[in-house]
Amino acid sequence: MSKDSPNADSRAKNVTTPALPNNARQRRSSDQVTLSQVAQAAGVSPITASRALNYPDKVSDSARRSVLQAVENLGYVPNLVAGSLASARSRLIAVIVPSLINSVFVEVIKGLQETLEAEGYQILLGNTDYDLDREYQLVRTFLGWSCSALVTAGLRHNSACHTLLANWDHPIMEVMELGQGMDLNVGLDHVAAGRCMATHLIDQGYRHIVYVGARLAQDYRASMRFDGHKAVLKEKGIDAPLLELDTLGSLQAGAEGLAQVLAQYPHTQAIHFANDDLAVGALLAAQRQGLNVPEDIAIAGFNGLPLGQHVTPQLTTILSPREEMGRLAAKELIRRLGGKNVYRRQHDVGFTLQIGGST
Amino acid sequence: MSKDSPNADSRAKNVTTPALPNNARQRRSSDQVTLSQVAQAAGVSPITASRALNYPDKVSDSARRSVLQAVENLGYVPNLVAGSLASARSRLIAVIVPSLINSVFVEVIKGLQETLEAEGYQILLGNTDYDLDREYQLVRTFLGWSCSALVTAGLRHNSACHTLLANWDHPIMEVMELGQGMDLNVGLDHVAAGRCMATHLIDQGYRHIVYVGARLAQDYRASMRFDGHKAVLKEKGIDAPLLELDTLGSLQAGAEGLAQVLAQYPHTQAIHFANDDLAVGALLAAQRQGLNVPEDIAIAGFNGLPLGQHVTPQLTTILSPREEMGRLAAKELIRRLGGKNVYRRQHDVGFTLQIGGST
DNA sequence: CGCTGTCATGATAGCGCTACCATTTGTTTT
DNA sequence: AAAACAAATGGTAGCGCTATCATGACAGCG
Repeated sequence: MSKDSPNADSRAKNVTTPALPNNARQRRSSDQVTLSQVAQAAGVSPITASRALNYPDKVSDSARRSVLQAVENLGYVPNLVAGSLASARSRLIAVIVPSLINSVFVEVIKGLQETLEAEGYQILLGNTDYDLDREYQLVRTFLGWSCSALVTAGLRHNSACHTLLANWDHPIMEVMELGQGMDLNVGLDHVAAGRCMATHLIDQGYRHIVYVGARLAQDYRASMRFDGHKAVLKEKGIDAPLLELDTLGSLQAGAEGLAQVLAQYPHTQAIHFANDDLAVGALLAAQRQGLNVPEDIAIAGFNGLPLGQHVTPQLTTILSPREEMGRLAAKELIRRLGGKNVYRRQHDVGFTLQIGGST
Repeated sequence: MSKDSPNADSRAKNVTTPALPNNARQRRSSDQVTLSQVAQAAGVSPITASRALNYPDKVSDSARRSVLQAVENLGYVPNLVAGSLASARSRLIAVIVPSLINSVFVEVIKGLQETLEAEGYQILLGNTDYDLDREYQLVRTFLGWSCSALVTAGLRHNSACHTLLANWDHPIMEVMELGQGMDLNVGLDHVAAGRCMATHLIDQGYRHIVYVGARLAQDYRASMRFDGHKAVLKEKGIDAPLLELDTLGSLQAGAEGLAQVLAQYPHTQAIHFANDDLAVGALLAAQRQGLNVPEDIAIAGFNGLPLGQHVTPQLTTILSPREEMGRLAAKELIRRLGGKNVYRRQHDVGFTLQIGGST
């Protein structure tokens, strides 16, 4: 709007040394209410106003009241960027996930978010699309925001990312899978989950079992489950064929997976899908084709999505506590950020075999 | 780690005036590589280093090369907080949604995210849990981060929030519903969507139609659809009963909704559900009870989730372009942030009636 | 009555970066 | 050849806040 007449100075005595500080530099105005203005209105110093807002019990009642009143009157909105720069703390938590399509990650985010937001932290969200180089870029950016902590899905990172994180002195939380991480870790044992389901299928009497996954190079946790699955079958002397789909996991992909399995392995008795989306897609497709589940073909999934519990027959699956994982990760981070000791760096959230009518 | 011997100064001549600037103030060290160090290593001034990174074509090739080399060698990570404070720009986009459980919002976020991240923007995510006061708090926080723009779901805000946003001079994007917003708006007409489905149901010959929604005071867009639905039925002289569930929309809630409708309105021929989760839950529950869909009871939903397209019979629903909505919103924001004119502030993404076998 | 300790407050000096202007150098114009 | 201009670079001064230290006021203590 109106920038107060800049001639006020130019009319002043001409100075020979141009470096003198009395030339009126134009600066972005930003006409925003600042803490100093609040302090002035409240009749205290800026630093007291700052304390009144950030450490309310470090100032007297009267000072606190008049500052809060001034904040109200002036409509002051704290500049968190300036505050973060000055204090080198930001109350931002970086959250990096490989996908937002897969509802699994969204549920983890949900758990994180509800717990962190209650403590006044904000989530800075990044999506790698299963690309570790992209992850590195995101980490770099997020470190630049001096995040208070970083949450990332998985234990695998590229070497640049690893170096960057190793030298970072804030909490790092790796979620989803269990293992030796960089710092904190909350997850479950995917190999064991694969073993668990394979064991169940064998117990049910199935011998011709195909594992179907989608993009296993990316979704390496699904391939860890396959490892567990394969190990069990091998112990029993059973062959463990793998069918890898090139599309991302979805109901549609599950239907295609079923078709391919039936074409390539006609004797198949059971299909162990890498996740529930695929499994339900296959189950519904099987029914559309007039196949009986589990008599003609048994189907198992992974995750325990609500969807699988509502189809008939109910889907046999492994329930992973996703929101719980997010909540626990958030709690551990908060504990750490509060300066508390961590008793355990690794937390196994476990999983539950949920036997439905589909196997 | 090692803070260079602080006695260097204390050994110096004792000064009588303690306010002299040569007393060695301890300051947080933060031992991080700064742009000045990069500049020094590259043999240029800090400001040139800054330009080399932010406006590469404003510096000479040689300067740019040596700066980039120094960045690489020193492992420099730009401090975005400092940069944002100095420039009053942040490349952060605040995104506020009412829920993360409802996959609809997640898909919008997905669309926003993929488009914004490609342009170098980061998403700051907030969840209101359908609470407008919470929305106000989040907006306040996000303004404090000097976000480049703000995206929020819906056109309704409390008055404090409205005031805050009205005085904010950055783009504001309201998504999901169409209407007179504060600034930019991308959405669809929910009343029209409700009309559309009601018309379809009547065309199919149904006369006893119940609308079932969950928490309509919160999910007011669902109640706008009911308004459209009711208007159509009223025009035909048909009664339009409403059943409101107290739980959030889910497959489980849909099953309960079906039970309640059958109990309260035994003559019901068709149920118009507020969303697909409810509708599919009801559809699957009906089948478990041996009811035929649509002969015994017709079922319709809203959203066009993949799920509804994979059940048998296929769910009649209204397809809303959710990711598309996010992408379009992001594109419009980017256009605006790039200083381009906006031709239209309102964008109708429309909807599609998808007729399945369930009606 | 001085000494020490706590409490509330303030003065000062940055946090690391970029906007603003000024300067230098090289290139074009008349 | 002087003037006019553009391109590249640098000096300075903040952005708005908070960490650090200093100070004054007042209580408790021997």
